[in-house]
Amino acid sequence: MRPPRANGYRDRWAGDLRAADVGAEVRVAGWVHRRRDHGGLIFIDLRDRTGLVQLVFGAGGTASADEAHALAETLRAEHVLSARGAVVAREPGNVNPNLATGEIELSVATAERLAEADTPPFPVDDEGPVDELLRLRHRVVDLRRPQMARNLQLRHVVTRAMRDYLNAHDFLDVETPDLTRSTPEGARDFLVPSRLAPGSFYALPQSPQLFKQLLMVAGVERYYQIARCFRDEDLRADRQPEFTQLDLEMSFVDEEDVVAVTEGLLARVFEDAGFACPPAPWPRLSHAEAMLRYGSDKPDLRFGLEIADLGDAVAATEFRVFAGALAAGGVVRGFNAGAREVVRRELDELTEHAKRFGAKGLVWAVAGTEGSWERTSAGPLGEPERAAISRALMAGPGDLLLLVADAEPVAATVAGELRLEIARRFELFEDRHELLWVVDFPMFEHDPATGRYDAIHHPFTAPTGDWADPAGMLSRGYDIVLDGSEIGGGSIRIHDAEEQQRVFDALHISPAEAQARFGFLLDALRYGAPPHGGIALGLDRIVALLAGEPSIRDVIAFPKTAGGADPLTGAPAPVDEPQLRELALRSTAPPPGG
RNA sequence: GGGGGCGUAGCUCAGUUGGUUAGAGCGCCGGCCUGUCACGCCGGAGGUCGCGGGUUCGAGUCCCGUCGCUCCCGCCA
Repeated sequence: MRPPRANGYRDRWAGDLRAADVGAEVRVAGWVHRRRDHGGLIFIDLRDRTGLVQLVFGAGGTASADEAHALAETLRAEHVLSARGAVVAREPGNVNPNLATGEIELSVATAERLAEADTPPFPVDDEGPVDELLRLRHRVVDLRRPQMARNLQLRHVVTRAMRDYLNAHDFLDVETPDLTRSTPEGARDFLVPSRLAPGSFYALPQSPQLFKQLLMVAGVERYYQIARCFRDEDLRADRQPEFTQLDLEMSFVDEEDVVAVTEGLLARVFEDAGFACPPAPWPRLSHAEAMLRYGSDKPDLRFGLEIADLGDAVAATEFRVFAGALAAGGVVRGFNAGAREVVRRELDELTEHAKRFGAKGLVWAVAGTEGSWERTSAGPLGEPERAAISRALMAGPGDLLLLVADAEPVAATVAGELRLEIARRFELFEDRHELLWVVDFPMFEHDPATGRYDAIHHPFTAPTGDWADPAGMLSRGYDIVLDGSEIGGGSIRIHDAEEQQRVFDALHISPAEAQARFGFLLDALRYGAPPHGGIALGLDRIVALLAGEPSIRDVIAFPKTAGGADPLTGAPAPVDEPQLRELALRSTAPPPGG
């Protein structure tokens, strides 16, 4: 329990008062949560950060109590109040079992109103939905709601656990600049015009990637930072233009060291936050296996429905949907969705869902006995293939089978998205958290359009494999996935200037360009760079998942809307002409409304 | 950039085939009430149906446009 926090207006937290405090004279301070006026007797639920306590204002006692009662008659929701009185035990019949402080109440002797308040624009409770724009516009009221207060406190517990763990493991907290040069993470940069160098711009960091590598060369050995990162891309429920990462980097380490620290760190986070954490080591899935079995590089393991490749089962088919895909170098994938009662409309909806992710269609079947099919959208498919598919998917009578034929990446993704959709529709998620690593990412992605290779991770990730076959090389990167969300990723970095140049070459980054953009890193690598690697964990996502919130906006005190705006401050907003002139800028945006 | 959903009282919502004065619950205001805890009872106020245009005798309802919020795709680890 928290120690008392005495100050000018209170000496105890409201939510901490208990039967053991009966007889004590205490002062509490907070907001009027609810008022129940019985005439000569007025109850006020007083709320502070810790919870509620019932204040009782009775008339007909002492003069000061009468004065307090008169004040209570004028109190309204969200007025700010300091009250002094005796903690008294409630009569057994008056105990409120729904309140942590329900066995006691405060018999108010004196009270002082510290502030009045307008009627709140929405109720300060967790009942019912409230329009999010309204909540953001009145965020101070919104953050008083128990759920939001809990979320902020949970976020604090998480960051505290992270710091505690890393501090105890010899990490140094080092700050890196926010006004910097573009970091090569692939996203669009936020730019800040320079007044002192007209026409030049700082970029806000997409991550502290380059700086933490410099810190390794600088001999910091173990670094961490709870770092704000900026990416100018469209928003999502789990994406904000500015977000927070726990960023860490270690020297003289390989993958196992980073994995071990991360597992210890997250286990500590789960423990401190009061959640059951699956025991480490957590499963490791190769990227290829994740894409095959789950159709995703961030698989959700809280349910089954594993995907299987059905190429062998249908290799000899003349059914043109499958034969065509195979002939074109594609694949046939599918999974057993289990015995589901589905009507035609639902199958149509699933087909639409598949098309959203690039499928041309969806083949479905309801299995019968002994490899036969009761119903299917694949009429022409022969009995031997049906039986082979049923066998491969271990289909029993009544099982719904969903099959996709397409180019490999499309088929994998579509099958993965269908797998998730089935889990959502039939609520198959088990009530536990699942953590896993995805490893062995391809180092390069071949773009058929340009004939070029692109980096899957940033270009400082160390590769493994044979340079004679770049497409077959793997990266020494690793992603960590919690309940189907990517909550972090990292890698062992290149610490050799020559190898770094080979990667730049493969990516068609010329030595001149490399020198211009990352010359300071290349230079650093020549001054004795230790082997190093690290990871960055998405704090907002971790807290949102633990809090059970569907959007990271609910675990950020002052987030942006999906349009990138802050309804509280009105940002972003136009600036004065003189301000632009000072920065040597001129807007080419059409005037508002034009 | 594209697709879907939403926008009616302070809040959450209902509003039939286009038809009289747009409703409910909560909240708010006033009154009564000494054991409530989502207190209760009585009374009352409160509306640019997001905005603009169109169709119509008549639009919350139909059409077009626009703005905002939201989810998703693209994009982004």
